[in-house]
Amino acid sequence: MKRRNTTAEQRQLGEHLAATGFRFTQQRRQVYDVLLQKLDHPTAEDVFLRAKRAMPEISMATVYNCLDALVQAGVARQVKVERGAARFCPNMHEHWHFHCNECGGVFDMEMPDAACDAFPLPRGFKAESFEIGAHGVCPDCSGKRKK
Amino acid sequence: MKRRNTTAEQRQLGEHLAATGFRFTQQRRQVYDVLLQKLDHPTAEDVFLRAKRAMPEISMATVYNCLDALVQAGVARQVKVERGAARFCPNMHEHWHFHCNECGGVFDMEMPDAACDAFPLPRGFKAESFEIGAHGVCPDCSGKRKK
DNA sequence: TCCTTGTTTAGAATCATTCCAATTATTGAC
DNA sequence: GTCAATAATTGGAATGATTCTAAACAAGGA
Repeated sequence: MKRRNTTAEQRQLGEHLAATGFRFTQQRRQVYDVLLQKLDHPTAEDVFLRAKRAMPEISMATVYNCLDALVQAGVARQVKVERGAARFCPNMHEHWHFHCNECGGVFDMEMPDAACDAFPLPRGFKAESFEIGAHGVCPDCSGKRKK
Repeated sequence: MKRRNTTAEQRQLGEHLAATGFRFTQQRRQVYDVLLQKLDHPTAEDVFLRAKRAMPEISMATVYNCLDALVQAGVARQVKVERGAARFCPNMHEHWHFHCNECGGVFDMEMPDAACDAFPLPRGFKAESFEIGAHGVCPDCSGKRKK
């Protein structure tokens, strides 16, 4: 179940880290694995607990450092839709996040092609990134709520 | 310079607070005044420091309580574009926020009519609110950067 | 292999926010 | 206007998330 051999994803991870001047360490590999294994937008603490299972000596500080490196290397995104802890997401496709108010789940949503064009900027503003989030109720919770 | 008489905005504030079951206190009036006086998206601490000038005994806990009440009463919005402290904004027009990476400034941007329609939701999802933010460089900083 | 430098570690420190219990202010009923 | 009920304010303590620190360790190049 837990693969320690080099997968295609990990080879890519190594390249991305190297390209941004980061070293390819066991801990970063492990943290990235955790993100890939369950795409449920875990918090740093979630990642810590999951990474600990395969690497008991890993520390919280390292998890923060690794997540930061992954984000800077461009293989993960930090998501902040709600108050509280940041969440992390290895999906580097252009997408946005739907946050369910009932179950707290975060869902990846496809980004329409014309999305950014829908937000014209006044002269002089230069956007480097857009962040789009919605709050609402997901299908599961919507069903339950109707009794 | 500091008006303690009842303005049109404050009458509205009273109505909104009453309608949501909140009391119309001196502190809430003061905090709302602070938001209206400088539309620069201050943090709770900024608001605290500014409110202190006219009301030296006000406490941080009260500022948080007041801001929360204003948000719940629908006369202010909480904005979280960046890591760090939340910012507050009395502009209740539909709008989104541009965040300048250079100067840290936050700018209100007009929301295009068709904005939310641009993000279709899969069957079963029900959105209650959208939050849109962009990071980039504002005109002032863009000019400076070009030397 | 050795050296340089980046990384990991545990714990302390910090920042933003929330909670607490006692005091005070507001509001509605009389 | 007075009184009681209840909500709000206050300062400080507590919490939660994240960042910092300094020493030990590991990765990668010479």
